[in-house]
Amino acid sequence: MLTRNVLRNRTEDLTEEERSVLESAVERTQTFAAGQTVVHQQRAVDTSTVLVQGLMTRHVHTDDGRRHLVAVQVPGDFVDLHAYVLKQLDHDLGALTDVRVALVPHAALDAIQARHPQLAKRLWFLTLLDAAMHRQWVMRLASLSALQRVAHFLCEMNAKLLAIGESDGERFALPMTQTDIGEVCGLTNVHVSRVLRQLREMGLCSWRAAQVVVHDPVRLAATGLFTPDYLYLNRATALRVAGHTGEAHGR
Amino acid sequence: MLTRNVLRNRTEDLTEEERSVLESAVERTQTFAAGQTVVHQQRAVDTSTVLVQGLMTRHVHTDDGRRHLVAVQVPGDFVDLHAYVLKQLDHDLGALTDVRVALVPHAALDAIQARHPQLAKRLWFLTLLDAAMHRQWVMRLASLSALQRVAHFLCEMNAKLLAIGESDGERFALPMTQTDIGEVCGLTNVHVSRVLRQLREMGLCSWRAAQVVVHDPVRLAATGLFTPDYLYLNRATALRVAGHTGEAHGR
DNA sequence: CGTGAATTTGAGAGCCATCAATCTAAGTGG
DNA sequence: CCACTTAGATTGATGGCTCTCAAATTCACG
Repeated sequence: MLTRNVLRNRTEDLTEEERSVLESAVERTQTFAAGQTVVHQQRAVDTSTVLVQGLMTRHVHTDDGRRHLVAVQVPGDFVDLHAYVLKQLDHDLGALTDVRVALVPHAALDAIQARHPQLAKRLWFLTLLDAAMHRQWVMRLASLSALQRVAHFLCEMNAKLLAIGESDGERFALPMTQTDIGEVCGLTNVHVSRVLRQLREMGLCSWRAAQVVVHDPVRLAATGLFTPDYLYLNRATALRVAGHTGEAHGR
Repeated sequence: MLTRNVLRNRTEDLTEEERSVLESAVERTQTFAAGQTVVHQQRAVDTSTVLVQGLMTRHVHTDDGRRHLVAVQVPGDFVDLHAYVLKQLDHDLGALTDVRVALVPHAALDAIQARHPQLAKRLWFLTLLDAAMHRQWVMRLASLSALQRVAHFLCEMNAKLLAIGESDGERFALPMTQTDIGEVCGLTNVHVSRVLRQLREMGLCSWRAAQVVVHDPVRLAATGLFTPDYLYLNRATALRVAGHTGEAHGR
């Protein structure tokens, strides 16, 4: 099922009927190779994209040619749903790995908007999750040190992948280069390398062959000042994340 | 009319009927004094807030007590509309000046969602504008220098205030302290002071008594790598902003 | 005119960028 | 199977941007 991971383990799940409506809104699927740009900024679009498999980036370019990521998308993310409403993107969509996506024509979304207000509200929710993550990224860049930023990002990816069953809470695949991490955290690849070494030497986590192993989830979260509230996970999943971040008894 | 500035001068305006539906969704108005916290993070909410007059902040707290802004709201902004969908806020809402707000119960929004799908989509649009601005803030923090960040922020406020008729493109009120600016740009108040002096000495803009005067809009925008696309202004307003940023002939 | 908040200025330190070289790993072709 | 290539990771040295701490000054306001 292509939309299996959409809203999976968030505060409120889709009903079976809603999920089947969404599933039938998919027109077709498509694959892209790692490194390809899937949608270009400013291109008028009439279709939105659900990420089915692989990782994607949303990134902007500065005038001097540098790139910066504003989001890393995982399977189940409706990566450019906001383009349905905004009519154009203010950033690029890229494939971080080989990816498989499901394409949903905006006409089908119009029908949902007109006939399934509750589902439409769930889609709205999806785009607001994005916004909540953006806010956390703003906080991360504005108030955290390099070490904290990287720790925070790793915790975030761990939690998001946990929600879709692609992390067990202590080990997950993260096929990004250190330059990519730098573009997430506003750091150079050189400094990312130093920070990762420091995290390793602190016994918090290690990173080899695109595999992250979190040795001390609690201290890693504490280092990155990470709390998963902004991901709006359901209770059970939040507790699983919290169990790995030392907040099992809080809230 | 309380909702006069909502979506004013954005790409697609509200129809008269839509605006009157929205207007009648307002339950009552309320005022807050400068410095007050209007809504606390994590508080469950059943009402959303349209800013009618004054400026508000959306800010998060870090564990060590520091504060950081994730948005500055101007009249016409539906400042916590996302709480209608998310059910709780992941940040605080504060009054930067004395403010007047209109309160819209979520029950009224439910009715709009169910019976006015087009208006619901326009509300969705509003929350996506927020997200687009968040992305720009991420870019600003990650890739710009202190000087560029402040210049970018000033251009953004100028454009937003222009859209609601509170700036003429070269002069506008900005009742924030330099500490506030620092919390927007991820800088200390000390460094903000130095940057403002530099902008003044470069002849780009000056800042006295909470009044910003932009002496050279084109170079200020160039300095901050500012382009107003992400504000999704309508053509006429975009041209007015562009006329002040040297892009009148582009696009 | 006094008081506190906000701004300005200075000196020193630290974090991270930059530049550059080395090293590793994975692929490619002979 | 090995030289060659290339992308990515690592390490070192240096410098600059911004923070921190501290004091002086200006401003807003009662």
